[in-house]
Amino acid sequence: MLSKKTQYALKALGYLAAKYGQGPVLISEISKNKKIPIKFLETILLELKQNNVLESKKGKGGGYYLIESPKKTTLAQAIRLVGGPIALVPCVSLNFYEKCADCDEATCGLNKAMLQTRDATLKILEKKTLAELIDG
Amino acid sequence: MLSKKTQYALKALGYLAAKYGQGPVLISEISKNKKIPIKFLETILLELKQNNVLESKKGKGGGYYLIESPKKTTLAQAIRLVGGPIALVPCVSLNFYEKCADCDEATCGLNKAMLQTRDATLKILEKKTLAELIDG
DNA sequence: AAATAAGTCTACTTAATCAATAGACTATTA
DNA sequence: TAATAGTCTATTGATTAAGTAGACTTATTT
Repeated sequence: MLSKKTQYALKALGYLAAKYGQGPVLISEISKNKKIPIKFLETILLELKQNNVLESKKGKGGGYYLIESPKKTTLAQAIRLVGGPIALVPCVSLNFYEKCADCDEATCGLNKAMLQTRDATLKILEKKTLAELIDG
Repeated sequence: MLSKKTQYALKALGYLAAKYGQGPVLISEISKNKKIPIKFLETILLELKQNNVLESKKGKGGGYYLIESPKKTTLAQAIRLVGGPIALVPCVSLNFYEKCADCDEATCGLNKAMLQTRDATLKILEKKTLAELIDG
């Protein structure tokens, strides 16, 4: 299961994708429409900005907006940006890899099974983009 | 990512699968070989027993063992038994479903994408059994 | 140009859940 | 009855989620 933080990030990105090219969007607007605790959302959006996915404008008329077209960011990228591993276990994670304490990966049955599911998941998440998060 | 508890459960079940039919296996043996904190492992095995996957024997010569052939339990079943949802978000979970606060599932883009990944994952995890967790 | 309103940004605090540990208790076998 | 091994309860520590307070920045209005 994705963390709440990652789930909120995807929802917010979907909302911003729908408003792409229409100028800055208020945090409060996203929070209200997507039912995300506003202070939690602030930190998430800030992190996405620091990862060069979003840009922000301060002061009156400000807000957050996508830097690039929603089609240019895949769901796999978005999930990883906010710190969410996609694999079910660390020993098959591409971006958050950790070796198991107990096993030799060449012979580990669990490793093999989890590798397959990771590949199946990635195949989907690397094709879909933020544009697909737009409701309709 | 699966919780530590779920990961440990799968490793322990794999170990017991390899020893199926050979009588009770000590908690301490599993703990040592699979590098699982023994007290944490105790609670996990107990839970698996209460879910009718394992049986135990107390006293000297005691331990835990699989009730049925490893081939009869799928990885999907095993993961769910110890409380691990397989889906990435609650609104597409079969066994731990929760409705989103903000969206209409019929039109939600995120829901659609996550449904597809869940199906791809389940397709694999429902075919593989504990027997596939045996190293070799 | 000063005041004010409308925004984001930063730091800190609290609450909840997950992971790990400790120790007493019960059942079984030799 | 002594030793072994699972069972149960309680506590601690770590991480994640959420909430609070206030500083800082920009645009508008007068």
